[in-house]
Amino acid sequence: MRGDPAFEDIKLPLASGSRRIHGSVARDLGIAILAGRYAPGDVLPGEIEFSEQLKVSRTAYREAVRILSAKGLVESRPRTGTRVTQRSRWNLLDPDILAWAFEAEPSESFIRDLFELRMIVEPAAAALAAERRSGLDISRMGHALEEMGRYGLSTEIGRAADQAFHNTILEAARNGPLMALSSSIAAAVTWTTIFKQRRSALPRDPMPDHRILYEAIVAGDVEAARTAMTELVRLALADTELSLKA
Amino acid sequence: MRGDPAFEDIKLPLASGSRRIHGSVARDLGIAILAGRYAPGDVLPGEIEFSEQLKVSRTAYREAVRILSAKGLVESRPRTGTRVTQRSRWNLLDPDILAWAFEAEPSESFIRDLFELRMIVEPAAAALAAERRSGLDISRMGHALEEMGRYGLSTEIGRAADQAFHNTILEAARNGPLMALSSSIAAAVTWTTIFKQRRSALPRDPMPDHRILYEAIVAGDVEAARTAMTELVRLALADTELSLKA
DNA sequence: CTAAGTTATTTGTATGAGTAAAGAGCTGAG
DNA sequence: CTCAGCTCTTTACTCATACAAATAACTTAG
Repeated sequence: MRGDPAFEDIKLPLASGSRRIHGSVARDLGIAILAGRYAPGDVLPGEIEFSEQLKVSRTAYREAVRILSAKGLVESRPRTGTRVTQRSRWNLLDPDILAWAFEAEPSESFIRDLFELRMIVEPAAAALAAERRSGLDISRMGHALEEMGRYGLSTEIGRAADQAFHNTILEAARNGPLMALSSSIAAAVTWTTIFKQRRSALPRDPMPDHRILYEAIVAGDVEAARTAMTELVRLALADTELSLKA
Repeated sequence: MRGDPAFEDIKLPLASGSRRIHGSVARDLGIAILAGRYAPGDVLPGEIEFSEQLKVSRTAYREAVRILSAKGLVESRPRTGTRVTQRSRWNLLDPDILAWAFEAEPSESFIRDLFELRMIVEPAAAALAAERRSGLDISRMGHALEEMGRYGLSTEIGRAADQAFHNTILEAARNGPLMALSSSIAAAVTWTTIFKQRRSALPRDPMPDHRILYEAIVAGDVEAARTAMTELVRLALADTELSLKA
């Protein structure tokens, strides 16, 4: 894939994120857990031993474990040590966890589950947005759409515009928790998009569907917005499935 | 605080969980942030000064900050210090954050947003459950329903059965991320239930609606399950609004 | 006035010593 | 033999201290 002009400029969204040690260790361990290298119930090596293995201080290692623990991946107690918790207790919608999951080659069923959730949430969000959008929302969406059309999804700018478009819809829905949820998923979707692009050229022009959605929200047509977004997610799923089989 | 009679019999769902210092500090600061005592953009005092104020070591304080940072509440950088992030970056669906939010007297609009989200997600989850439930799911739900009827929602056992009932529905939907989402919300709902009970006796018998939902899922009737759950959430919202005004 | 370099402040990392919790195993009474 | 209660030992937890790295603000050369 080297030199393929379509990917050269991809900046991994929140990839290695913090260059701080505790952040990197948390990320590495998080990926390892999500990849199944440490299974639920497994006990990690003791603090001293493990931090020496990782060539970091106990301080940094412990802070990393606190991060993982805050996301529900592990649980530490004196005497028992630090063990990986049951999958049902993981905060699967945490943005970091989603990012780590996609770094760890997510299972097909996990991707399917995410799309199922998108299919539930995003059309409803679009419907709310159609009801509540302000003039500012509309102008932002319009601008994003224009940039998206001009640069296409194969460029960094185009993808940023796409995200801005969807983000504005969420903001227009005026619901904090809903926004937190969808933007977590959106981050994951970005990853699937990158996946798609890795395997095959983008198989479809996404602009017409985006425009239909935009018009519906501008018109304040709740049901049209809902169906338009449904269609958008459906197509995204179809594309993703295609590229997963490729 | 041991022995405060107001709290003695309430088992805080996953409340102060760890009595470890870093956990308590994270919880206290988290509540303070969600209550608005530290606003987005505010810079916390320096590590040394603040940890002295709180009478804990810098180590413990830093681990607390890592927890908050993992949940998106704060962000630390050398030289600039640790500052509260914009609300849009908070992981509002994190179970701890929801619990803290309800400890901090949540705004009415926040509760409304949560119910709006429930209204979107839970009927869909019930529909999926009707499609995918196994015999084991059905027998679990039946058992929970029976206990719920026997003990009522005013007892600890009854509330546990209620949670088990809803939890089984989620499991039956066979979707990890959806389950993570809904069980986060469920925790919050528990808090609102406690709120309700504090202010007024439960104003309605919840059993008939639960039974309708149960029957729909047993029958595998997707649409009936969806509408039954919609009704259940709608009633819960009505009850909550009533008690908020009381 | 601009740009490059310097400084000072704050978080980040490291290390070692000591504390507290919690399961394992032992002990003794029944 | 069984089991309650105690001791023991392992492990994470807390603390104090020192030093490193990063970066915003300042300073100075051009």
